[in-house]
Amino acid sequence: MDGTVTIRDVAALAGVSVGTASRVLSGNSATSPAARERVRVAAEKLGYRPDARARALRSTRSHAVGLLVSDVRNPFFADIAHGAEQAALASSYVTLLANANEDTAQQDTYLEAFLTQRVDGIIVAPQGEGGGNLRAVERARTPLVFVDRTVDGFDVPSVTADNAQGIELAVAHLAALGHTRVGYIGGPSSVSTGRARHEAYLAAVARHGLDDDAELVTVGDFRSASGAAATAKLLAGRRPPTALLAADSLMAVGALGEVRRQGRRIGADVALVALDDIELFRELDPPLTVVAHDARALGERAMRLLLDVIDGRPAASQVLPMRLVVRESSTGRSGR
Amino acid sequence: MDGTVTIRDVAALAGVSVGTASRVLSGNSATSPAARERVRVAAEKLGYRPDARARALRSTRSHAVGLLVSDVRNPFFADIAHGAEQAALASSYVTLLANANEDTAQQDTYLEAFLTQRVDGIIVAPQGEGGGNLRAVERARTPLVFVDRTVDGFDVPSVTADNAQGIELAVAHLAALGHTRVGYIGGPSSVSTGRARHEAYLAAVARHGLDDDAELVTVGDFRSASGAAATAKLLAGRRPPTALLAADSLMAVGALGEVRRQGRRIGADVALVALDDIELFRELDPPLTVVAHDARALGERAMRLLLDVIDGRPAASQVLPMRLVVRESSTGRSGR
DNA sequence: ATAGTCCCTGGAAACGATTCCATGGAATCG
DNA sequence: CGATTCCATGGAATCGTTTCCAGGGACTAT
Repeated sequence: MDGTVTIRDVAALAGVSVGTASRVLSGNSATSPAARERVRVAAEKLGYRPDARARALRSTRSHAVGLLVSDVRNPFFADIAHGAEQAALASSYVTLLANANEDTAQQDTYLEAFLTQRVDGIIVAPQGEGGGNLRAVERARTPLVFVDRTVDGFDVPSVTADNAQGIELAVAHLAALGHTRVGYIGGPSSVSTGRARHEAYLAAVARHGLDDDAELVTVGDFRSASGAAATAKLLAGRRPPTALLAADSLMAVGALGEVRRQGRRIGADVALVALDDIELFRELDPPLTVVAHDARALGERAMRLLLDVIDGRPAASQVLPMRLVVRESSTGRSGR
Repeated sequence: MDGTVTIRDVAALAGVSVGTASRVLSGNSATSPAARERVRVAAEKLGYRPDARARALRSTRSHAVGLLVSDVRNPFFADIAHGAEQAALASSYVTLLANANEDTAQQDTYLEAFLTQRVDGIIVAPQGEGGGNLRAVERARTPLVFVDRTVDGFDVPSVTADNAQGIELAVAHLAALGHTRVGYIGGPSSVSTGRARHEAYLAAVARHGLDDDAELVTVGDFRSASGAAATAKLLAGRRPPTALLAADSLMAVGALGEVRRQGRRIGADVALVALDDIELFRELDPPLTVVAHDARALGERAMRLLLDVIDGRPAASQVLPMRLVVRESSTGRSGR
């Protein structure tokens, strides 16, 4: 009743030794039905809850994994977290979720925390060049999996989206609609998806014979304010784009606002396509055309991959396809 | 270099006893400058990282707190988590974030995990009637704080928003604009904010002499689909409302979509006010009028309150004011 | 010179579980 | 009936750290 009931108390009440109590409670070793029953009753009666730290200390398995996302407030990562969490739960692992807040220092802080907590494995959507504690994780031989993003120079299994294919879908779609000047709102080059999408944009523009004007390329930081700034810059050019492609949902949100503030209309005056789908995009006026990830699947797969690594099973990186969801922000039928 | 370097290894390399090494590394006890230096160098060289579990086991302080939110995918809770996390970090506590997913069973699962992990304290945005593991937390005397929501029958400090005031602001605003039929899209009665807002709505309607037609009240579950369904029901009534008040942002999103699907226009044809502000609402066309929380402050305060409880300082519940942010979804100037 | 302080240190106990090892008794077999 | 096997059990070691306790050496004060 006191909150600090140990296995010793349970054993005493049940009239058995600590060893026997432990065997009953962990459930794997041979015990007599009588002892089993008495221990169970005693544990129930005392409200016994094993101390996970003591257990982990002895048995070198904590049944806890760390998940470090770049920004919890980004619905995309929230969905990844959700998917991962559910998958972990299904294998009775606990997920410790942490938020790097798109900040390398905070990423290091939480990786450090995961290491000292001796989690059984770590999933991270990394940023930066892979210095700092990412190396420490590697040295500590803690099972590691990347999700959504990768870092060069790490031999770590990952689950990512097919960024090249996604961008190609978006550009092809816009090209088919007759656009030749597609403004690109890119992510930071310190993040792998930022780089991959930028390259893919250049390749797709070349492939479809669109204008490859350097003025059409801007760089943001995966947050909405930077999307607004980039959009303002693009629209202020001498020959402004007729379509915008945002490399991430939050920057798309910023673009949305900026276009509206300039008195132009999405869909009718300027087309907009975003990478990442979030629920809200469907409900906008006009609804947003997107190239969608299945964020939840990304999280699920990453977690299953991590559990494979932890249990010593073979683990291969996966690349998930993206798919184009055409709505009215690109076709101009604004429904009004 | 092996990942499993213990304090014993550090002590050996430094040529001191384990006790001395521990004293140096925890930094509080008296040690000689020479020993201090040698131990530090040795620890650095070996990449020593103390085992948090062993440390916590001995010193009955884990420096970890649990934060259980109802739904990470809801930006409101993501912001709470962010605020709480930053506050914890400032006091060098690690936050273990978990997601109840608006599900009582999962809430119990994670409370159980927190208890077995022996966290120093728990913040929860609770749901349900307070059975299950909420009682277990109480029995274990683990410091507990409620955020955003409360549960009757628990003597637990909390940080909540002033729901009554918020709803009153919204209703007064709509009444001043001449609306007499305000449709209410409420939350579940199993959640304290759902109940509080419903009551406040009824009181405000009475106070301002608006129609108190029972047909104007619907109940959702704080997710967007339920907001859409509620809106459909409201708009199909014999005398449909001219304004909608959604008790939460996700349900407002659903309402938004449903209104658009019915070919009506937010702002011009039907006013919409939402509780909770999310970044995106500002960028919509038209921008949404909201009654805003400061979610981040809610999280920060809750965490500081929890740390107070943990350290035995007096802790009093706090109620934070909400504020009305008028945008175009209620005034009808849709900017087009 | 001797007693009393004060610092620093090493060694060992403790935290709460799991797991190894030895043992006693029952059951089986020749 | 004696020897062997087997099962359940108790007791002790162990995980990696902190913390208590006692003691040794240096220093001051008388």
